[in-house]
Parts: sequence; structure tokens; C-alpha cells
Amino acid sequence: MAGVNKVILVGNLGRDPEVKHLESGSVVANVTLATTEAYKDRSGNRVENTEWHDLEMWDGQAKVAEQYLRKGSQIFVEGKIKSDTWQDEQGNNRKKVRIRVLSFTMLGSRNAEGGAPGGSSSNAGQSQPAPNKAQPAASMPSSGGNIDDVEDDLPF
Amino acid sequence: MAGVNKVILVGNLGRDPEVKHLESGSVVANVTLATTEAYKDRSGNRVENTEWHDLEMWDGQAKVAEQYLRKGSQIFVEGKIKSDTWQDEQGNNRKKVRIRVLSFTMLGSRNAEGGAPGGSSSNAGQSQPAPNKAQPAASMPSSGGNIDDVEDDLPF
Amino acid sequence: MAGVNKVILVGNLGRDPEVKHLESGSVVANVTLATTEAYKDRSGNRVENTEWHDLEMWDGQAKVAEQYLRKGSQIFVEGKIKSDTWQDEQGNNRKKVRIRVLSFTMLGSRNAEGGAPGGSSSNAGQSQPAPNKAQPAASMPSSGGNIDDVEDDLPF
Amino acid sequence: MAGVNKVILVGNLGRDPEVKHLESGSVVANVTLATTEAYKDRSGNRVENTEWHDLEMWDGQAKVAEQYLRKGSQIFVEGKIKSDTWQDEQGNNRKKVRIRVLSFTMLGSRNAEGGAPGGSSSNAGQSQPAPNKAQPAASMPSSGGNIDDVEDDLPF
DNA sequence: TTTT
DNA sequence: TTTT
Repeated sequence: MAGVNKVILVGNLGRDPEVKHLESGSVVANVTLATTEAYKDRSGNRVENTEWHDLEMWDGQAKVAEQYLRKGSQIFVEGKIKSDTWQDEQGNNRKKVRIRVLSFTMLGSRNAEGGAPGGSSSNAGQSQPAPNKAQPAASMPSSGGNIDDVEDDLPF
Repeated sequence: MAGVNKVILVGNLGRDPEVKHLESGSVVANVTLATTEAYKDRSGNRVENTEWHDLEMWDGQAKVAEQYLRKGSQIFVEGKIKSDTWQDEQGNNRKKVRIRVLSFTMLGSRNAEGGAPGGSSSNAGQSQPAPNKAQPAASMPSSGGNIDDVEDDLPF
Repeated sequence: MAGVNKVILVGNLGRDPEVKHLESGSVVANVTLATTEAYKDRSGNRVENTEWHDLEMWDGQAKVAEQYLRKGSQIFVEGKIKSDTWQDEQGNNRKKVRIRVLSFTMLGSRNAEGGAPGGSSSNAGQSQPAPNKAQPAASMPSSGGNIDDVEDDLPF
Repeated sequence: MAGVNKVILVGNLGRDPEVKHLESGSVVANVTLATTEAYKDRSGNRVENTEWHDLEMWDGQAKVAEQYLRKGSQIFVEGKIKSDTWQDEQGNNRKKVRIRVLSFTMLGSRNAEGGAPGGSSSNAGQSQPAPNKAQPAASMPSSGGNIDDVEDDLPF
């Protein structure tokens, strides 16, 4: 019965977060995260391999994501694997795997000050204007949320 | 580019490993692992939630799995998320997520000596006779494999 | 500022937990945990290497430890590194590193039912009688504590 | 016997790495890493707590550290706890805990291009000129080392 | 001694 | 779809 289900990721967002404010008052953010590994194949050529992860963040976390994360943002994520299963129209069993984020931390913000925060690619047309990625203390959520390490504990 | 993609699981096998010896000489073992978490809901009732993970082990690892793991075995797993994507007959994009195991460790075997190793449920009819789960050093694979912590590093 | 400090251990207790009930009402348990790795040296000989960790558990966690953990118990631990620094009598800077446990899970108990729970080494003379290591749901702490995954979040 | 001893850190270097080239040909780099966590105390005041870790890197890893890491660099580290024990002159048992790095990844380099790489504080007087922190592929070690994820597997 |  |  004793179980551990833990995921640790460091990667970059493929898009701006998609945030939904539900009627219940809950907020959910869906984020796609790329983790890329590079290695040499047998011929000595450099090969890159990218894995795309579907992240799910809730409530306080989702709000911080909405406010501070953008396409290209680099984050550290701790979470767990969580799958939904259902039957499709053909009666086939289907399964969708997501990472339920338990906490995340923005990375690399220190050096963003000198240049365009997030770079030119971080604020594509479909998104609202990006906030200052440098995360000055003054722009911290007054709710007491912690930009740098956002936790949100639901039972599952 | 800097990426981290790490999964840590502790759980029990849902079935005996399914092992295939490929013509290429490679060996692959597919394992289903359950991680269960328990919590109290708002009414104070104990609720259990089980997540099933599809694990993939290769070569030396797969051989150790074949020899020592059985339905019910408790293991610690370190691996990474790895997905296959394709189009189904309807032209829909499909994605299958697996955990590529990088190393695993058998748990709890130390105290299993006194009773039936693995318990009555650990050796269903479709499987070969289970070996002694207590893993005495003497029964270690002569190939130099390490029963307790099996690693197998492929680039991806 | 963004920081991550995470430790994951699987090992066995070197002694029964040492538990102190403080006047403040807090409870602290000190636990020594051995993690052993085995490898082959250049000559092909099997070598074992054991690292001893000093764990610190508080309150609900400490109570569960007091009640259920014994010398020899195998546990999964998640925690963080936490050091105390001071000057000794000679004026030298000293540092003591501990693992502050954030959650732990008892391992291997499921299959222990058939034999002596914990095995002969798990209940040395200096300790109180060991409880049933099999952890039936019925023997769970009525306080709502979760034997299988004990969490306790202090700020640091 | 089955053991897991894993440490995961994200933090910033307190100093430039101290690198020693041993007569044996081995190279060792000692690095101090700060992991900072912030939280609100009972009065709602923001409190910061910094833990300092002593990291040890060897060979290929150490060379990459020497070349690319500087005071202030942010890295992701995976390693294990490793302690040395000895008796001091007074005959007291002493123990020194280090993190043996198994792999590390440089973080946040993407946005360093626009400004001064590493910032003004990253290259203090006592250090050699910092290399371009942006890690162009062209400056990669020809030895096949991977700047972004450096691994080095010794048995212990 | 870092970082924000 | 990210990043280098």
C-alpha cells in the first residue's frame, strides 16, 4: 500500500499557460513543458531528444502561472503522475497522462534583467503582455503566494 | 536545452513482468506498477487512490526483472517519462506514456524469509515458478548483475 | 532565490528511534538510517558501502516513528538537508548535517505477515516490544495519522 | 541491503569552483552551493533560510565546472550524500558530509545573452575571467563532454 | 559565500 | 510547441 509517485522536471514552456477560471471558483492552468536531453549517438553525432509533458496546476499555483509564466519560461517542477481513463466512441479504453504539479520554481530569472525579459519568443501574439519576468519583490502577489516555490496540496 | 526528466516510484507489480527476447538480442520487460496513496476526504473517511504506471526495462534490467520480479513485488524505481506518438486509423493524434526505467531496487525482501516469499498472490498460474525472493548473495546472477540496484543506461 | 533542497533515501534503521517529548508539547524523533550500495571493484569483487544518515522527525511523524519504526525497519524517506553550525570550545567552526524528514513510508511490511514481523534483528533488547509491523488498517492511529505516508510541514 | 541515497538541489554557487588537478591525473572540483527557501512566519513576515552544501565533482564533471561555473551560477544537481569520518586530535569522532555530484545542469543561461553574462557579481577579483556563460555549442569540450548535463559515474 |  |  505504501506508495511513492514523484516526478521532477526541469524544462521550458512550449506555450503560454492556458488558464481557466471555473464557476466553482477553482482555477486550473494547463502547461506544456519540454525536457530536452542531448547525447552522442554511436557515430559521435550530437542528437537531441525532446519529451513533452502536460502539466496541470490548480488555484494559487495556477494564478502564479498565469501571472508569471510564459512561453519559453524555464521552471523546476515537482509533481506526480496522474492519469484519466475513459472509453472513446469506439469503445476503446483510453488513457491520458498528466503531471499534477505539487510545486514549481522559476529558474534563471536572475540574468533576465539586463535584456528583454523572456526574450522575443516569450510573448507570442496570442498572449497578453508578459509581466516583468525579473520578479521584483514589489510585484509579488499580496495574497502571500510565493512566486519562487509555489505549493498546492490537494489529496490527489 | 538544459533538461531534467525524472520519475521516482515505489509500488507493487500488478502482474508478472512480460518479457520479450528480441531477434536483435535485446530483451525488454513490460511491467505494470501500482502506486497507491491514501488520504482522508472532507468527511474524514479514508480514501485510496491507485495510479497504474507502465514501465519499460531493457536488457540486463529486463533479465533481472524476469528472474526476480513477480506480481505483488514491491520495488523502488527511478526512470524517466517517455512517450510514443502516432496517428490512429481515424487520423487522430495518439500518445502513449511509459516510464523508461533507469534503475530499480527490490524492497522488503529482507523480512520475507520467514514466510512464503512474495505471498500467495505473487506467483500466478501464467508464470514460471518464482525464485526465492529473499535474494541471498549466493543466488546473484553470475553475470555481475546487481539484484538490488539494476541500472541500464541507454541514451534515451 | 529559487531553491530546491531535496533528499530521497531508502534504507534501514540502525537503532530504534530515540524519541523526546519536549516541554513545549513538541515531539522529536532521531533516527539513524543506513543506505547501502553494492558494486564491483576493478578486480570484480563485490564491495559494499554503507552511508549513515541522521534523520530528524517532528510531532505527528515522530509519534508514528515511535510507534511503528524499529531497528531494522526499512523506510522510504523524503526530506531536506539541514545543518546546524556552531563554534566548539576551541573556537573552531563546526557543522552537523541532518536530514529533516518531510515524509516517510514504511516498506516491505506487506509480505512480513507470514513470519516474525521485522525479523529477529528488528527488536533488540533495549527497546520496547515491537508493534505488529504488518500495519492492519485497524491499528491505525485514531488521530488520523497515516502510517504509510507521514507528512509534517514546518517552514524549515 | 537495497539502498537509495539521492540528493536533488537547485541553487547558486557561493564562490568560483576550487579545482585541483591531482598527480594521479584525476581532477576534483569543490563547490559550495546555496539553496534558499523563503516562507512567511507566524506574523506574516517573509523569512529566508539558506542552506550551504559542499559539493564534490570529479574528472570530466570537474573540468566542466572549472570551465563554465562561476560564483553565482545557478545549477541543478543530482548526487548522493557521502561522509568522511575520522578522529580529531582530541580523539573525538568527527564527520564531514559532502554531496558527491552524479550529474549537474546549468540553468537560466538562455537569458544571459542580452546582458553581462553572469552579472557583475559572478566574476569576483579572485577568479579567472569568466567564460561566456551563454554556452555556445562551439565552445563545447571536444572531449564529448556535455555542458548541459554532466555525468560521472564512480562506484562511490 | 549565492540568489531574490 | 520550448530551449541550446
